[in-house]
Amino acid sequence: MESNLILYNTLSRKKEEFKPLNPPFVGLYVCGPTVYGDAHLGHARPAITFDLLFRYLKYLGYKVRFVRNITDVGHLVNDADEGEDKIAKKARLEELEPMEIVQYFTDRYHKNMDDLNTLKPSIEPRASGHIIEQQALVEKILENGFAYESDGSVYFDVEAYNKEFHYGKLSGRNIEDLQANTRTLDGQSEKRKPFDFALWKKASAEHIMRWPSRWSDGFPGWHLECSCMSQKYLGDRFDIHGGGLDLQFPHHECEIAQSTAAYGHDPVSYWMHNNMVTINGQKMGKSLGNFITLDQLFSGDNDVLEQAYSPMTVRFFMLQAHYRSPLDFSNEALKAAEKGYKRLMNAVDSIKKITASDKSSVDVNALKEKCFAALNDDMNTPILISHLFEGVKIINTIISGKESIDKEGLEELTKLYNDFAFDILGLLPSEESNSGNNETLEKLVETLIEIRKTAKANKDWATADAVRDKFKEAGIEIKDTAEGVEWKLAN
RNA sequence: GGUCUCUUGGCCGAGUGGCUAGGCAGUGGUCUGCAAAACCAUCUACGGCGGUUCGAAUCCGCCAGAGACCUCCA
Repeated sequence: MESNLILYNTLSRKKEEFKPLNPPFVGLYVCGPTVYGDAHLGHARPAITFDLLFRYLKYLGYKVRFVRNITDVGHLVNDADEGEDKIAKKARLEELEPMEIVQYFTDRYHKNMDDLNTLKPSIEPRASGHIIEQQALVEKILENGFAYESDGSVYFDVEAYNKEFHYGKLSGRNIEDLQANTRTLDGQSEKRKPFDFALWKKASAEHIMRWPSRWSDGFPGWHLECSCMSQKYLGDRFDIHGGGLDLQFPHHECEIAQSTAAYGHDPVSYWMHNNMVTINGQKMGKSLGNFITLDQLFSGDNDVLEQAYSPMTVRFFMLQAHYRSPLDFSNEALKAAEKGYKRLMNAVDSIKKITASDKSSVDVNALKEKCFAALNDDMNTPILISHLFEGVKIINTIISGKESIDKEGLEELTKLYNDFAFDILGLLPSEESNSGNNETLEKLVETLIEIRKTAKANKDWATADAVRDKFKEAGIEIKDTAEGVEWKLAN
């Protein structure tokens, strides 16, 4: 497993060589969605980032267990809603069972993820299915003296914890900073300190998502499920924990505290955070109401969208930026990505057309090395893609006859694009294809192309161009190349 | 207010103390009956002001602007 993979660890704020605890096994946990609404462009970022990581680790030969949770218990909403459970609120508004909401949006989330060609996690646990485990974790933290009960709720005692460990190590904070800057929230009076957070919360009368416990009828705290389910499926020490940058504090900080309070040591070796997607320079977010859902993006059904963008365009767009950089949405940027993606896919497709020569004038191996180097450097996909475009130029030059490639090189080239573009970056071949998914259409087009050929032979350019123009109107593109006529469905 | 990050050419987006990132768009060619595709060439850069250095867009300081977190959030 000599991969030389370097990953940026939020915990150390440095790039570090990746060394799994128990090679060849790798435990990967990523914070999944709260299923109370449709996934938006922002949700695609972690999904694609950690799908890439999952794919690359597997490519390198690791046996990866990838756990991504579904949050279906809900968390507190903002002050206007008086601390009501998000999912419960939505349920009441629509007069549905909470679990109907959860099912509906979970299904839609899965559909979006499939469209983006992300691999399914090994395990996708639900918070609601782990209430007992979460209660047990609360007990353990209580036993260890890092929590206290207050009027049916249980709170994490940050001050007590901070005497033995460092609360704030992940996000670079200290308890003094927090002291001054914590806002007044519902239930504050029950807490000893404003920065204490709930492990178990007593449900108010109107709160419909609730479970019995020895403290109260209530629901688990907002950070507990991840500590609990990561431990259950990956152990109390595991390799990588991922999520959005906005979860770094307080969510991941609390997770570390809870796990450490329960098991006495740090749970995670490498913390990874993807940056945000912005729109007009501002974070795309539910609460800001400036988000574009993935369904809208794929259908073009949103006022800010000038057109629809395919899932692969979106995926390519995201991969063209480094995962730790903010990425700004704009129609211009998406359109540029769409064209770039097509250019890449056209070239990959045309590798098939290359015939091998006796000797090679191109160095595929050097290109491959550069691709690995880029990926190993904290998954630098923009650099990787720039190398793939270098290869595009090579491919096209070979086809035009200015360069040549031998049999071995051609095999290597084919494998290179298969591995990097499809297996690792998770791109799909362009949907455009003339490989007959409709035999009737294919016959029809071929017939008309034959007629056009005759017209061309007779130098009847008007007829030839008319056929091509009409085809274009119908969404079929014709190209006259040295090898003959090519056609494909444009979409 | 506290903590942190960022500021690159028309747009997006990498990167490094001295050597062309890449994509999209533009311009000029080649090829083609024309078109498309492709190839070749080419134009726009490193927020401002100081400092360190033989040399800084890259390191340091100040200023300006933007953003993230501090509250559910990917």
